Amino acid sequence: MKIATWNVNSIKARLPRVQEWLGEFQPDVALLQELKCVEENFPRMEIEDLGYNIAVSGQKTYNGVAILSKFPMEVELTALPGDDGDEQARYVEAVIDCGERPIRVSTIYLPNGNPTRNDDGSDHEKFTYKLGWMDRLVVRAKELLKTEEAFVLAGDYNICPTDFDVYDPGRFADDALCRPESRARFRTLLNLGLTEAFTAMNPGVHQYSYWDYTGGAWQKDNGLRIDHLLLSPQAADRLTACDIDKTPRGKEKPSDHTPVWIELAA
DNA sequence: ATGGTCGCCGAGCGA
Repeated sequence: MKIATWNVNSIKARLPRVQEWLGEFQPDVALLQELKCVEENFPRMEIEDLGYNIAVSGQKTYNGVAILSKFPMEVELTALPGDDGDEQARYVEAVIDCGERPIRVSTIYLPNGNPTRNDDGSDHEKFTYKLGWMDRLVVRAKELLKTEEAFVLAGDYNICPTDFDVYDPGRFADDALCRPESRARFRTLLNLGLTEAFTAMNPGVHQYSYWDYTGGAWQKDNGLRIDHLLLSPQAADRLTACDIDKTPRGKEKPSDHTPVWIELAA
């Protein structure tokens, strides 16, 4: 069972890349972020033709997330609970009916959070929105852990867990992706008992999942590791592999992110 | 070098 996450940076602009990746890599479940389109404009036919069921939370211009599944699925949530006034499309949760042991998955587009400060030095609303969103994700993770079922919370977390995950830590010290407040909340998720798959399966390995479009960042490997898969204990028990697939980032008209995937034992 | 690049949509914002 292969589950992959990929921030595609516009499903419309990226459709050829996504189609070829789905065809070649053949994930059972693909969790997509930054669709940048409303649900009606999602290229449903083109993806269904490749054998996928689709669940979308869309938004005009910004955000937007989807779950693609070769197995039937039941959508559980199309927004992260905890703030009824939050209109941003950043979360979908579904249960994948993949046989005897179903698995719950969430596609996550965690807020970027920059800029962190206002001119007067106080916290910017974009940063406090990020931290509040992470607090809500902690609440959801706690609820799901009570079920003692296998689940995977995966997506663009917009968090570099440690300085090891940043090509130039000094330059990003005050960035929302690296701020202590952001990292503390990410550690809170792990301290609940969730396993971050890449580090668990590749200890000490330097690998990024995102490279800025500017300044030849890709060619210089000036990257960040901000796309993660977090597994419940019951999912982690089935984890057999995790890797970052750099191939799509090197193609024509790429996303600035590249897919990260896991393999779970049946 | 006070820049650079994308994608949204058709100016400037978000990343």
